[in-house]
Amino acid sequence: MRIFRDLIETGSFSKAAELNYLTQSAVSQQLKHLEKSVGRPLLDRGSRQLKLTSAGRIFYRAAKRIVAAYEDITARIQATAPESDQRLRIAAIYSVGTYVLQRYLKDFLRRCPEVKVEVDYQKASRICDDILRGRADLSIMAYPVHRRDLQTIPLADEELVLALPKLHPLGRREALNLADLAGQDFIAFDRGTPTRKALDHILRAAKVRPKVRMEFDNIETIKSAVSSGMGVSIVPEATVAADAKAGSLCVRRFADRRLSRPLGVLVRKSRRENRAVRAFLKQLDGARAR
Amino acid sequence: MRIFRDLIETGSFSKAAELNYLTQSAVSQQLKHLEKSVGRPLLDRGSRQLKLTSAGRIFYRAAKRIVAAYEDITARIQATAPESDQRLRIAAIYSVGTYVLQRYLKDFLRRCPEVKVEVDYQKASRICDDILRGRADLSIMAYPVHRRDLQTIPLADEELVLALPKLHPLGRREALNLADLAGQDFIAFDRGTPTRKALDHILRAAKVRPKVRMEFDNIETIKSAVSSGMGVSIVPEATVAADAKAGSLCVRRFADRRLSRPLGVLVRKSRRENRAVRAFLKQLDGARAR
DNA sequence: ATGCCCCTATAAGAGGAGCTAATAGTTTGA
DNA sequence: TCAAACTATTAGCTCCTCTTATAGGGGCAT
Repeated sequence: MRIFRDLIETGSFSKAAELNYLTQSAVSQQLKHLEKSVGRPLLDRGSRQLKLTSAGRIFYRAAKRIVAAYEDITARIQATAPESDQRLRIAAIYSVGTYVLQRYLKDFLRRCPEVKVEVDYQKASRICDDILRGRADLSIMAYPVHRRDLQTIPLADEELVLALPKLHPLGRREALNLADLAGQDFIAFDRGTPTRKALDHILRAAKVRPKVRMEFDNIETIKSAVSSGMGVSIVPEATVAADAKAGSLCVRRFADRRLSRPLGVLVRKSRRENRAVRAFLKQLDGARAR
Repeated sequence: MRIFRDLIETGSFSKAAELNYLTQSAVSQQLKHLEKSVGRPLLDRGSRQLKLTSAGRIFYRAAKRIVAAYEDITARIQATAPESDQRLRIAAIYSVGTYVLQRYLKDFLRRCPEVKVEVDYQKASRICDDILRGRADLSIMAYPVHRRDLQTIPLADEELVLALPKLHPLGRREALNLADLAGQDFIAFDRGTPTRKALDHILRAAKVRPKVRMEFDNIETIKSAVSSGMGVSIVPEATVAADAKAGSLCVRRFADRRLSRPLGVLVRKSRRENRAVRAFLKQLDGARAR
């Protein structure tokens, strides 16, 4: 039902898929099942853009109400939890949680040492759900989606840099261009992760084709693959700063192109935040201003 | 959510399971998952009878509303279907649909030839769902459940008889008692079908243990297994009346015990029936009076 | 036209959710 | 004190729902 609602509101299978961290194929199949289960077509296939049938209109209205009610439950239950005032529950993807987030948290805990912080590492798709359903107060993530029921606060632009094995030939070059990646052995994020999709897009647009040798969903695994010479990779700068300093990796920027990924904070829109959450958000806002 | 609602309203895992045509185990697991997904316990396990926690109370209220809304959608959509006034959609289990139902339908169609009748054969569990969600107008089934959101109209008691292969020794006996089944090769309904459960209950209470050789969910398969001498079975009388006459099976009643199963009609309680449905229900009511 | 890029639909396969069956442990009632 | 009824737990299986890959259609540039 949530998928159907998003499908109608975005007017596009692919966008609805993106909002729910699914493939377009999944959305297409879901709609098919839905129509079978309801027993009548919900969408007019004839025309160019999506058009609801009369049955679809009824279903859409109901779906909207039901989804909203559904997502509200756990949130409301969480709100009645004891000692919830001192709790800050953050959902984060791994690469952000262990590096960027730690900086903010350290500051925050110095100021508010009484707050109990819980960080949950999840896939991007779960994070959205956790926040909508009140299992987490907020999330810091890369490529945050824009949903009507979630507030997205842009936080920073995280630089993406080229990570090379220590003695890689490219490391000796004066200026590195994006095109130099062509034909290189490449260690990539898993297909389906937002960062991977964005990078694929950029490389395809630039008609640069590295040879993707391995794919991992974990930044640590990527780093160790690079440092053991399996190939090069493009990773968030913060995740390799320490390794560059220690000399276990060679880190370079591209001369012709600045790569970055947007970081943002995700919060429920209909929020009744506790003090801890408000304080943390305020600090983030301050950090952003600087 | 429906399971949880039923669980609370019946106050029993097993009863909630029965209402949804599941095993008690499934209900137990569902609750566990639900509590995990909500993040807090919903039920007080300490005490004897079920008691909601404070989180459980909130969840129950919401679940009730959401389930009701959910089940209402398809029903409302169906109501707007064109030419729905001339349609009578019946969901039936196989053994009732092909025998008992045919009789009623023949009469009905003679009187209302303009009505388009659609009969869908389903498992009992799907039937309930079909009616709740308006994919079927009514159902005739054995052992109809009693749900608050469904109306159950008792229709008849269908005699259950012993079906024997043509030359089976038991067929020559004067009077047959239930106890004579002890040790006999038995062809049974599938575990999980209501009729099977009822028969198991009766046999266990009488401490009679036939040897269950085969289990089928289809009455036709059971009949052909019996007629080819694989064993004996207990089946609805109507399903073997023709075979008894043709001599392909031997049909006997028990001298010491009348076995039967209740047939009933299931209709949505909040019904806005069309003319066809009303007419059919009226005829059934008449048949019952006779 | 031709190619390209966007879209949606479909097929095939992998993985996980949710079921049953079996069984253990607990409580109730004769 | 035993039998019956209840809930919890485990293992195994099935079906559902995802992803990947691919086909086919429409709009827009070259």
